[in-house]
Amino acid sequence: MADRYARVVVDSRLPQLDRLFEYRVPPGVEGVEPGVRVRVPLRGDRMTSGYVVEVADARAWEGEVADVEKLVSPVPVLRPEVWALARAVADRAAGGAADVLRVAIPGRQARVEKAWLERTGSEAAPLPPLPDVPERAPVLPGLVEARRRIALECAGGVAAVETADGTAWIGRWAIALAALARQALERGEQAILVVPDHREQRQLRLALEAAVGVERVVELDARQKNPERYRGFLRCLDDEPVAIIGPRSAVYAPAARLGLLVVWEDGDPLLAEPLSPWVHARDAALVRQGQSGCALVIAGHARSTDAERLVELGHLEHERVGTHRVRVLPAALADDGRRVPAAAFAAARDALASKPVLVQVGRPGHAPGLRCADCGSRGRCAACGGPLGQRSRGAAPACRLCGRLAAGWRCPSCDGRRLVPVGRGSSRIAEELGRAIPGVPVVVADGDHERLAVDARPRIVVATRGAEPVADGGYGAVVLLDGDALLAHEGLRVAEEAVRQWAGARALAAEGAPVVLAGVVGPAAAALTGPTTVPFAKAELAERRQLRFPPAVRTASVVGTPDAVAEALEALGSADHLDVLGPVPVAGDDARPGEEAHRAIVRFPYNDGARVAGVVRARVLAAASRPRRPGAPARLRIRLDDPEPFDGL
DNA sequence: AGCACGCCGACT
DNA sequence: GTCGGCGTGCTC
Repeated sequence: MADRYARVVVDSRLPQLDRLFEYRVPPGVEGVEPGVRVRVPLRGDRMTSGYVVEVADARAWEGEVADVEKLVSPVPVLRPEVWALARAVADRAAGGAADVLRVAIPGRQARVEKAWLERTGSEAAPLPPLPDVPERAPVLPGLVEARRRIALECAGGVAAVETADGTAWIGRWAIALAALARQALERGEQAILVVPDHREQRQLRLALEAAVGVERVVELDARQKNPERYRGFLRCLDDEPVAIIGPRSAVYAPAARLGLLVVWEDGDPLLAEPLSPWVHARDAALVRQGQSGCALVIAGHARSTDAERLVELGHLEHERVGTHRVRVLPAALADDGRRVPAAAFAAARDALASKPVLVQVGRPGHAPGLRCADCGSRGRCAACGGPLGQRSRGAAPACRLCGRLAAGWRCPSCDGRRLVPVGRGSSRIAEELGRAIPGVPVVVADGDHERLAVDARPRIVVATRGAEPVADGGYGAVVLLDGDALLAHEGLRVAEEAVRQWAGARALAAEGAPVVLAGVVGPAAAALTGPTTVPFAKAELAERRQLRFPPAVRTASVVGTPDAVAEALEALGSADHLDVLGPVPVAGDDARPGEEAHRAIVRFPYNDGARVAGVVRARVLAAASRPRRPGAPARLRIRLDDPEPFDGL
């Protein structure tokens, strides 16, 4: 029989290796098919792992061809559509496809794989039919069938769902999204629903289990250990009509008949991959929708400027579901510097007669800062200069940057020894509220004290932003503190992010409950008091358009040796629609005397994205094959759509 | 990355 | 005459 040849994408971060390599499939190696993992030699006898992308009967490579060393696993974990997606996403981000695949495909677990292979081999139990669900008002009927693409603003509110262990309360958004997922499953298609983190994933899982049945929900939780992740991943390969939920990497789940792709809370920074090439799940979803033609829902309690741009462009249609009547009351801060305005106290006291009350705060711990009791100068870490803080009342002061305890602290300016707290963290606010409203239990929910849900009994729940538990029946009042400090930060997305976080807390209020927004006025406050956040997003976007800031434009940050940066900028050429900020010297890990790094920011319109990505990628490639000292960073690093340079603006 | 190939200075 | 400097190029 004639030889077969496998084209393989190798698992390497090197830009020079970001293409397909051809290998002969030797007679002794069985099971080499598209999608499987293999080990192949690269440069002599050094072995690399990779995925087979295609198999052919004839060779296309003219040079020498090595043999596939062995089959790692017979499971075709890289589906053709996921390969196409990874390639397109990497190209758009000027990065490597292997870097995207590392996020898309979990590590192999031999035991899990064996169990899965045996299960599919033998019984392959058919899925039970979709459960009957109690009549609710239909949510956007026909959305999946019509392959609509929408930006969805979900009104807040909580609702009860029946679970195996009784009744659970979850956000109504989850119930709406689960109903949309069911549309896909009814057509025999899959739905992928991407959420920022496990808190939302839990709510969505409960809603989906009620809407489509436990057997048809597949979780790809990043918090799960690898065996669990791999088990969920393999279930996607079964090609059954299931709903797949997971964190940002779930956007790459191997669904062959994808009917619906949902991104929930697309403004959440957690949806941006923190690894090269730093792709945002929203962007990956847009690429995937373009390739598969599935229905697309970009949803949140608040409209992101990114989603609004797509609406104004006509790529997405605006939709809104649900109604949630709450009273948002802006309240001025008291002159005495207390964080809790009188109006908030009044609302909380009334509500606490029958329901829990949510207090959203900015920072965890007792005191975010400390100062010298004698001279008032700021307490700093003797070792690293970071700010000192206190995690709980009476706790030893510790550096918030490096974590070192500041035992035996002496004030460098006055030799004082006593530190007093500056500002109020969650536990200090909780204490003060507990004293002010005696007899009511107070609980804290923050990064250290995770709490997903609270029951309906009256209590005060002090939570940091994003860590708010869902209350059974909803909160009787919601108090949003520290908004003034939040908005005082300079940053491109500060107001947008504030509105998103407030809207998230507002959504947890019971129907008709008061929501007190303390110490904030202006457009961000108006966004929350109004019936919809869309006008706010529109106004933000208009302003960014005028300033040529993201997401009105795309950006490329170009960092490296001065010559490499200059060459990259020259290769990009000059045009009216391109504008280059810099290059400027940057301090950093790679700053060396006499050889500092430069950075430039290039702003370009979306329709020039493919060209810009291609040009800068070619420059990275050229720079990579030039010599540099061992251990030194690459001569040229590119990051597309990096929000960081604009954070301080 | 890592390693081989390739063309110019000081050495047994 | 040669040993070896590291600039350049390549990995099926």
